[in-house]
Amino acid sequence: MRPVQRTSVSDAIIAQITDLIERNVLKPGDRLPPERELCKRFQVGRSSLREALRSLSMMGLLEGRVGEGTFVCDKGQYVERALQWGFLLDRKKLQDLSETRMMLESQNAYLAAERATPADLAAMADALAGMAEGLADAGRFLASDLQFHLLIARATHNSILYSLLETTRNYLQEWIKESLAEPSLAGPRAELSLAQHRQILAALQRRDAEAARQAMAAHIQSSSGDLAEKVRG
Amino acid sequence: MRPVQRTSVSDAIIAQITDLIERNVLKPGDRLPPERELCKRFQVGRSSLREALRSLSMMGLLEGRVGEGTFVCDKGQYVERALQWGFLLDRKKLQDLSETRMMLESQNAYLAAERATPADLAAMADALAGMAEGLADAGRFLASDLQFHLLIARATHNSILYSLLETTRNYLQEWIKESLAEPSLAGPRAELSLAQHRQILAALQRRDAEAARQAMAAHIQSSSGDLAEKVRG
DNA sequence: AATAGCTAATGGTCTGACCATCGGCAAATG
DNA sequence: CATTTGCCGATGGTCAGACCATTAGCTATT
Repeated sequence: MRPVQRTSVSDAIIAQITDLIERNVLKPGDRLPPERELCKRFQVGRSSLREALRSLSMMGLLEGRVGEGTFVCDKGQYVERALQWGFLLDRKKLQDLSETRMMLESQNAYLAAERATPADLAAMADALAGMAEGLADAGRFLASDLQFHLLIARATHNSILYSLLETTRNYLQEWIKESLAEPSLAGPRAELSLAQHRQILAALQRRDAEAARQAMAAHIQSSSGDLAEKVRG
Repeated sequence: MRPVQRTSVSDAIIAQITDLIERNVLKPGDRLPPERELCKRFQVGRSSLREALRSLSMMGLLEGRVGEGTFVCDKGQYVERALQWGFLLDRKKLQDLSETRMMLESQNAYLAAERATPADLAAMADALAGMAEGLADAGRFLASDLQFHLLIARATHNSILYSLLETTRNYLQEWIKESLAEPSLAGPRAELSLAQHRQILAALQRRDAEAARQAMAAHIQSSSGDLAEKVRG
């Protein structure tokens, strides 16, 4: 004899819905039937159904919008979301996070140098052009900057690394914005940043992984200098 | 003007409870008050409370037992939850995760070489001794192996990097176990693994960061060779 | 002393209701 | 005719109460 399997109603619903999403029957952006109809279909109470939907929302699979319905999320893949939980508990370590970001970015540059497709490189060049055009427009400059870094992460063709960088960036973005918002150094720093980005892209284009890593490390170190001060202060 | 903050009741409860666990007011193994009393304390309905508790259970922070109560999980239960979702890992994700782990481990070795305290190094030596003694005992060998890697991550004194490695290891542990369980190669591979660990520790002890990184990279690459095959097959 | 049975407590589930919000439609307005 | 305004239904979010299954602990019987 062995312990009988106790299957809760919510878990069963979660299993069914995740299965549907996994088999692509439910595609990202799709709208689920209303809760009250799902209750009838699953033959369960609304509490159990809602507990399941809530858990799926917490995992980043679904998103509920009042008055509209429940939708399948495209972002927040399972693993990535789970990795977030990992350091959700002991965050408030901005220094550690900053260091982790630097490590991620430089290593991403290394991998991207080996794997970037021509399309990846072209997109980076576009982002670089956007930065150049946005020298006078801080908002556009920052947006292009961010996009450039995300494109490098994407060029690694490693979804885990991409989402990790995305997550760390999200956590740090507020501080990055503040540190770049100081008007006194905005002009010169933007010029420097642009030059560093050009170096990185050049290294990627000639497939020099080690140079790409070092260029990225130098860039992050210089651009996050006062970020580190802010954190320590 | 900016969008007004919309905070759901469940999310507020989740935030409060996670905060309590974070501040160690609620320790692993502790029992929460009954749901009906929590409703009175939080001044919320039982549905909302249960949705919050369900989400926390799904994250592996809480565990509900019928007739007994709701308890705070230790982090060991977290692994179990993670493995429950292991089937969601497709082959590509597994490859990506493996690569991410390799990058984390080697970079951790680099940082640990610069930052490890004498106590850190002593603990690693202990773990290494445990591996040597466990050459005939696969379970003990693996446990000491895992501990060695976690000690390196701890020696970086970067909580984020430690959590990331811990999480990736948890996800990969199942596959690692399988790949090491094949009896035919168990003996020779364990010997090789032990030798590689000794190299890593030696590099750490003489503060040679670059050597530590390369030794770790070589170790992971060789030890995860058939893991990669398993994934591809 | 050991066991069977009872009782209260607790998580799990169901039901029905009410509220806030959103989308769309029709009437009123210029 | 174009625009705005107000209304209405649909929907997710929340609440309250009830019942069920399981568990622990106590009690009385053997």
